[in-house]
Amino acid sequence: MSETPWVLHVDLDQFIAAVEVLRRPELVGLPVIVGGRGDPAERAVVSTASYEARRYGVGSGMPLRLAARKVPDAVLLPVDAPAYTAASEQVMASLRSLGVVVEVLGWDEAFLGIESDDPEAFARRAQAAVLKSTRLHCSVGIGDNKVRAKIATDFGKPRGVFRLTADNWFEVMGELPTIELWGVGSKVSQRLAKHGIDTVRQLADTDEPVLVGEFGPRMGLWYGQLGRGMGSTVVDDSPWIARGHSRETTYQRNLTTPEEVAAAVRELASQAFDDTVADGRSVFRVTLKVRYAPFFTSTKAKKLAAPTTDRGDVIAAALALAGRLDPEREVRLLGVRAEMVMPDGGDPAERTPIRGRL
DNA sequence: TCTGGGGTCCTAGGACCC
DNA sequence: TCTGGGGTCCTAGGACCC
Repeated sequence: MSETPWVLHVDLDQFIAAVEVLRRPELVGLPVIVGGRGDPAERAVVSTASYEARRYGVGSGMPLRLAARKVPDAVLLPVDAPAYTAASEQVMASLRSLGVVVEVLGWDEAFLGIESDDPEAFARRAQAAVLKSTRLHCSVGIGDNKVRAKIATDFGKPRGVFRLTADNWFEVMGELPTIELWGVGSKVSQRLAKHGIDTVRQLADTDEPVLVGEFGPRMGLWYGQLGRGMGSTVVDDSPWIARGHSRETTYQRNLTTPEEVAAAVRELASQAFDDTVADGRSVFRVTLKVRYAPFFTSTKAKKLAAPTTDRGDVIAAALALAGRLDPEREVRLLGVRAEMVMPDGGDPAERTPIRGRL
């Protein structure tokens, strides 16, 4: 007599802010904002705000300068990535100790594959395990697949548990705007709206040819399934292997001359190369990303090289791309990405696409 | 108010070949 | 003089996520 399989999605509550408050107990109950170097005079954005700060309308991705203006007495803290990595590893270890498959999604998120006839009880056990091990609180979504588990978590926040399945999908999600779906952002929701598709239920009821015509054969079908809450049930704990590494920097002062840009490209390409070498891999493609200053314009360029482990090759490729940037515009952000040959020599494109796994 | 840094995957369209 | 249909590879760019 086997028990029912479930997907659980565990999401830490205000993770980064919570980690900071743990080591500074005097900050409990205060509006805490973590971002950049913690200096609102610099170009930076909010990584995480505590619930006290969110009440003022501060959220992730907001310019730090604006956040500081909205909450004048906020405690501003710099991002301390090593501390969050360490806390994250503790969280994941506590989840693995439950004896289930754990698929890590990021610092503060994981899917669990479980078999249970009382998933709510299991979710509470997971919360207790994380709290005991790390003193951090989390919310848990329960689903009959990954899509529903992931979306369910939002309804459980904070510190709660919520179940979303085929039985209550439309009741819970049907009248919500499509942008509430995981994988639908502002651009796609606007393109859907052009076809009169505003809600999740309308998306689910849309004929496939309409979606395929707008988004192509792969994404079109996928958005249709998303509207019905359909998705993969496979929780995969195999170790994550990066396809590439990138380094990018927003300059406090815009870069104006080709010489400045070239120097910046050299530096970033060198760092991305170091990250690749640290993985024991070779580079087969280099990408240069630029954000020009006057307007929010983003551009990327790519260049193929034979797979290489030579720093000079990678820098030369990046510089060649830099030679094609618009010389009339100021540069405020530059990024260089090195894509890597897989350890077995295979092409990264051959790997299972994440879309197919959702 | 003025938009980080690290990633992943998909699509359109041109070049080229048979 | 104008042109098919199918295939692959590559580049550029877009979109989304945490």
